Amino acid sequence: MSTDVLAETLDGGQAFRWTPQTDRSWIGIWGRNVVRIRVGPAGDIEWSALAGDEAAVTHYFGAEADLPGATDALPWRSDAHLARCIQAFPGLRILRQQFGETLLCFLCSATKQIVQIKQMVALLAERHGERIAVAAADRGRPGSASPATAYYALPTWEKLATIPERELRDCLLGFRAKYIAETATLLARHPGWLAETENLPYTQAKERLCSLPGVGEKIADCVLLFGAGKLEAFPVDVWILRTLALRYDLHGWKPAALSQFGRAHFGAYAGLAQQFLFAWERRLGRSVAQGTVAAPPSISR
DNA sequence: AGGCAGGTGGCCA
DNA sequence: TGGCCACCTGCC
Repeated sequence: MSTDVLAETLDGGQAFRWTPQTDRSWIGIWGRNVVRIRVGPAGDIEWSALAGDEAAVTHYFGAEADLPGATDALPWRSDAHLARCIQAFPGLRILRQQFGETLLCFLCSATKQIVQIKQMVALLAERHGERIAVAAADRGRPGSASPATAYYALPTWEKLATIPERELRDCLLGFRAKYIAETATLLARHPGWLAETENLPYTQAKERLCSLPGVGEKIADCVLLFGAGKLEAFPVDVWILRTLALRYDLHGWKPAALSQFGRAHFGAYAGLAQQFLFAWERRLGRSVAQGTVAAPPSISR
């Protein structure tokens, strides 16, 4: 995997708790795991756990999912644009994050950019999450002048249910604070609800998620794709709306129709296809911003 | 410096 | 159903 693709995997909108380090490595937190990862000299992935173990790491990186097999099963042979996206990001992965944490992160995501979502989530963890014990040997290098960094887990839903909405707003959540507070209250009243939902088939799980305040189709699909390994979930956001309009000539299609198109056209691993398309469009967006390429035509709604 | 941002829910024809 | 708008507020 290239450093590019690693960055896109960790920081491309699936997860919001990875921070780039000065040495081109990344440090990420999920559950009570703290892990450093980078691309080695031979292009292999190197990781070390400051907290947590190998089982947690391999699970998180989707080792059980056979992503290469799923990628090959995508209809790239008959879809030139998809083929181009896959070729541009070889080895791009769908992470297998924790269900409850993914729900929390995507409840923060409504009409916010990745940087800001990361800020909200970081504040939630620092102010309301538990501090994670980190092995002493990994805490800063010997002779380093910088103090040891503290790492915090995200607050559990149980904990979130005890936090006043006002304090959630202080974590830059804005109107999302109400959704999170209400969802927390609801989950507190129904122990086991999350675990049951996670284990349901895609359609039923999505229906249940959509019953939570602040969770619509898009967020439900993100939670199922990134937090439950349901690769058929096909989140339709403004980027995908734009991509499908531009690259598949689907101007004026509404999200619900695009969602159907996605599943019909891309098949059982539509969510993986979505991630490739998304990565392509993001890279293009950055190039436009840098003036490397011309801006694409605007789309009609 | 001010518009905009990876949505959702509610209200209206 | 389909369209429109309020909801918060920190960043680029």
